[in-house]
Amino acid sequence: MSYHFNEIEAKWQKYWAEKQTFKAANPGEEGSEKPKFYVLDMFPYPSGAGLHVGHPLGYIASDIYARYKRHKGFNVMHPQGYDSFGLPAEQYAIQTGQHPAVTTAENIKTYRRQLDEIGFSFDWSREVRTSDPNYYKWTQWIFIQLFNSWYNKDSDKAEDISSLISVFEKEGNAGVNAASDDGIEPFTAEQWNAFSSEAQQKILLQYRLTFLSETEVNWCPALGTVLANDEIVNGVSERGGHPVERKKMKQWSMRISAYAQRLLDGLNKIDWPQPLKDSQTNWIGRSEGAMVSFKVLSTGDLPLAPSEGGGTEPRYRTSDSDIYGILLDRAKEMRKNPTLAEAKLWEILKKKGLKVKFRRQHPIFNYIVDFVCIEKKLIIEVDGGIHKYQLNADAERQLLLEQKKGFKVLRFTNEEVLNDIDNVLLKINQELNSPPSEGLGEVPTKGWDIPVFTTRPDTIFGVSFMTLAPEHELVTKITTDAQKAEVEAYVKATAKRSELDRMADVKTISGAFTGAYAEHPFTKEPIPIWIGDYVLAGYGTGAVMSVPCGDQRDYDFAKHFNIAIPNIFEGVDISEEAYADKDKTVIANSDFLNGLPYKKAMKTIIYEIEKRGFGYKKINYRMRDAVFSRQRYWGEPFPVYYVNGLPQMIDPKYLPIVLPEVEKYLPTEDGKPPLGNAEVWAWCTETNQVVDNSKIDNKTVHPLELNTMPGWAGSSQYFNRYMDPHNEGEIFSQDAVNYWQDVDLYIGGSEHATGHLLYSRFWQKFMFDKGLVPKDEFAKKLINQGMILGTSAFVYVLLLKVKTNLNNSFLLEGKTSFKDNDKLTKAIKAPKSLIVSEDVFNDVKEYGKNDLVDEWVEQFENQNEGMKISYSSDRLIRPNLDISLLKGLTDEINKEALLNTLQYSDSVFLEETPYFSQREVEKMSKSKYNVVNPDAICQQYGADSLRLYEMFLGPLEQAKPWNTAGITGVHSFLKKLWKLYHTGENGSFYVTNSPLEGGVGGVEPSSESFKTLHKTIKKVEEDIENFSFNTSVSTFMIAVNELTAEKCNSRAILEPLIILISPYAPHIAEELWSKLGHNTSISTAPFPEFDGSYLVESSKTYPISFNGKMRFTMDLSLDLTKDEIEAAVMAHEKTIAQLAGRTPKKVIIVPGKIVNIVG
RNA sequence: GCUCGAGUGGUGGAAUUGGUAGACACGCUGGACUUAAAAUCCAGUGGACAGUAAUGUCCGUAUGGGUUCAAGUCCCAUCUCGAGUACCA
Repeated sequence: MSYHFNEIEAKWQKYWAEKQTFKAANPGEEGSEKPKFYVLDMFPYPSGAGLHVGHPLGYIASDIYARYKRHKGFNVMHPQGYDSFGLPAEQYAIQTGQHPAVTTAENIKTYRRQLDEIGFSFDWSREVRTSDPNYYKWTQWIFIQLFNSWYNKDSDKAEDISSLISVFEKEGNAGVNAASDDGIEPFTAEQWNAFSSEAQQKILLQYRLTFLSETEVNWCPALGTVLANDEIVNGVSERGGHPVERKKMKQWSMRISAYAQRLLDGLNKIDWPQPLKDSQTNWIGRSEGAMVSFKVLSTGDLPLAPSEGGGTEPRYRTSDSDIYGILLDRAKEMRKNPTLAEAKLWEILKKKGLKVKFRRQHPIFNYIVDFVCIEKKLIIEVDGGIHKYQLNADAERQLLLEQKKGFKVLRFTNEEVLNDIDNVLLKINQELNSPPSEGLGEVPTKGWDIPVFTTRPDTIFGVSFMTLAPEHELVTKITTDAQKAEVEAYVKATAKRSELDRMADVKTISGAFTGAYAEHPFTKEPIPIWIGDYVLAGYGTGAVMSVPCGDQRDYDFAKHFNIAIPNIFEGVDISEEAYADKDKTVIANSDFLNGLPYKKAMKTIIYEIEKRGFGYKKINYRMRDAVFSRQRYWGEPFPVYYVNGLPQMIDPKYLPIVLPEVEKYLPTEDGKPPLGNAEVWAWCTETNQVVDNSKIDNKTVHPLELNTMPGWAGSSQYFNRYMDPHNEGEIFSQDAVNYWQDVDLYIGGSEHATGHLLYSRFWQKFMFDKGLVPKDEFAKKLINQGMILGTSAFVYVLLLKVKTNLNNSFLLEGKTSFKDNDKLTKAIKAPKSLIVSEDVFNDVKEYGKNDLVDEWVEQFENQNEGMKISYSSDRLIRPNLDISLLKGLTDEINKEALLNTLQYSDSVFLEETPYFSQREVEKMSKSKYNVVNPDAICQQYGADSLRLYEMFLGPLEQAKPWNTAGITGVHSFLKKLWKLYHTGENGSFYVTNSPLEGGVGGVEPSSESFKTLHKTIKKVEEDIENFSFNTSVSTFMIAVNELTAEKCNSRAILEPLIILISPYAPHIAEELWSKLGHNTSISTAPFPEFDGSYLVESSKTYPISFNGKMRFTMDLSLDLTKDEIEAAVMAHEKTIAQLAGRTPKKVIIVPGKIVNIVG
């Protein structure tokens, strides 16, 4: 009986579906007593093109692992579903008017059929579709949860918004340490309670984890939609090439930035590929540095130098440096011995963290203050204890700190702190909330500060200018009259350039001088303030302190505008370029930093900056909040309606809010999103239903949100929903989530590194904070499968120019037609292109002509009077050729089939000889005509062959080209495997029992066969655990080759063998398993136990090397000692021949490994 | 530019802790079977040189150095390819 794979595979696929073989047990169900294992694939977007052979690669790998874990006794959940909201269906709807739901359902059908044909062990009872209202109900629900939450930086987690409101009611917002919008106005509890509800809502919106904000987007008026950065190519839309402009729009955003640090930290505890972690790290973009404020000097007027009697006070730094060490020591000592009151207040200041950071016993100028908030320039002193330092100078000190340095000093007595702490706190709060006093700064200013963020505060003495982004708000304020024209012209010029232009054109250096100067906080030297578009308004503060010697961009800018480039690095030449190395840096020309290496200089300078009160240590993140609105139809609608322009959440019990029907899927004429076309899209607060727009009265019926959610909304929690997919009362039961916990193995493409995988982690952490999930990372282990590449074919084409020199001719439908007295007399179809060989192609390319072509042209012209054909080297093309137009699996072009295609119907082959296409490895894609469809492979070779071959191609994570020809190898392996079990008469099934199993006349398998089996068990088990599936396929081949040679037909060998192979080739395994007499599925048969005793060897074939080069091998007993081995080797005739009389200097013997003779 | 990954026969790729480089396949060559083809089976197959042959010698894991008795594997430098990212201060 031969191996009829089509029948076998269909039979078992039907069996699995009917018996629900792969249904995973939830808690309480039979099977849930087993340990759980959750294997997940990144679910697919069901595109119209269906699957190609690259898609199932990861699914096959995860399926093998899932099946292996079932053999190992786990309750395995291996679900599958569809990420079925998406742009292609919407585009198709716009073009054809077909509802996206319809096309999506059709595509899913194709996907399902294809997936079933490959024999995956998915638990289809858990299937989810993101576009199914029963599913997106919960996506909407999560959105509401996010809306009702804020991020408390003190507890470092998300909390319900009600906890924030109660803080506001009691003490206003000063003490709140939250992730929020910038620039929130401070208010007290009284103010809060007096605010109108609307005012309160507006304030709360600034704290919520999902919030409305004005976001700058890439607006494409022609498409009526917002485009992602990668949808824009060269400043125009990728699709259609329409112009794109920057536009501000009110959109929903997610406060993912609140989780930046936790998202970073979490990477350490998950087993994900390093490149993926790196790109997330990169994306989050944490940088440590300092905020430093530079004062703007009165514009135009340079301050007089101290020697000229100017306003700057004597350089206090010198004395600082002298007492610096003393101060520090004292401060440390005092921190160890706080007074009772100090300790109490510190506990509160530290823990309550009044949004700002306080330091205790901190040196400020020449003093040590009790508590200081450097950011807010607030000093708190507690009196009554013995001031060990400056005992009688409180008044003088306060004068200096307040009047000269711009600090506010609050004083409390010990009693106040100990007995009336609330009042103390209130005063502190009030002070923190009051607008910063203009103060009596020591330098005449107009009160403007330019804060900058720098990662290299250690290079602050190298600052020779400052650069502001052209959009910086201070630009217009500080520019002097003389520079006004130039600056304005520059600002205008940059505004015209799009973000992309600016990014693309990095080389051009441009900028303008404002005429204003800032004061260097240490040297007090004036430094010129420039503007330049290399500074981005959106990052940091939109301003930089420029250190040309240490930053290449600053260097180039300085060179271009002839600004000084002071060198502050010891022993470094900066005449050619900036020196950005950190590790080898030694600072010079920098006052108290001189001679310090990078790390020490950083510590010292940050300490100094904080002490002197013009800056503080700061950690910055590059990651921005994620925009969550899309101006599309085919996405989740928001559960949001608007009252007086303010968003209101719909009560979760009325979810889902179902996507409305629209006439057309385009934006409305006035630029509203497609949902603006919906006629029934308003919310009635009385009936709690979606009602007709005509009923909108803004009292009980309100307009609903017109945007929809982005693609990542539905995929950010689907892995948890799989745990309890049909639950209608909650997103998933706590029972289910506590049983399944998290994904044990997640397999998918690396293209999701910073999208899906970052947002999912964010939502998971949020759900964790809310106590909904037990793990704050959703996937323990993740593997990126490599792409399977296609092998494209190319054809060489010479385009022809056809002319006629007869004046009564014209071109019609690709033919040259001739007419006489309005009658068509004849029509000659002239080929438009000539398909040539590579040689001819290259000939024409190089010389502009070729003899064979000339010959053909001459012949054609002779046969067709009046026709003129010309060609040239610039009319050569090399288009992709559809690989279905090749003969079988060869590179030979099927000429007839090619000429029958529309594209080449006007072409002619130059020569009669066979043509061969050139092959090249490229991404597999429809547009490159190199797609290989798995259906055809399953038809011709079977799903088991496809599965094995996809694994056999190479390591899972690596990209590799597909070559269908190679599949014959694994296919003949399966045939050999089949034969191994069919050694009876006429190829009938034949297996012998061994005597131990009670079979009378049974045969004990040979020790070789046992050895083969057990080394296979060992290797395959190791391979699966290491996700090295390609090597286990080889191992199977070796095992079957060996067992065939050994003529093994023992059940004791063949039964365990088929379990080993079952995860890889499940259909043939089930068939052989049932033939072996089992009447249940092989899927939960226990994995064979490895027994090392079968592999124990008594001897080893030693490689005998001379000077490291292997010369011959020798079989030696493993019992021999080193000396005995040496004696045996030295006595060998080949050893004597190799040595040729020389005496070896040394003999290296590693028992069981190798012998190496040196000399 | 920066970060990460990878370079092994004609091809896909093997090679535990450094210990017989090229497993297993594809392809190719030769043979068996066949009228023939397909399928199947058998043998050979990194390169160069010597020999009728068995066999032997030399060269070989991107390039150049180094460590070691021994390097595809470890170290240093360079080149090439791929992925991600980018005026991120």
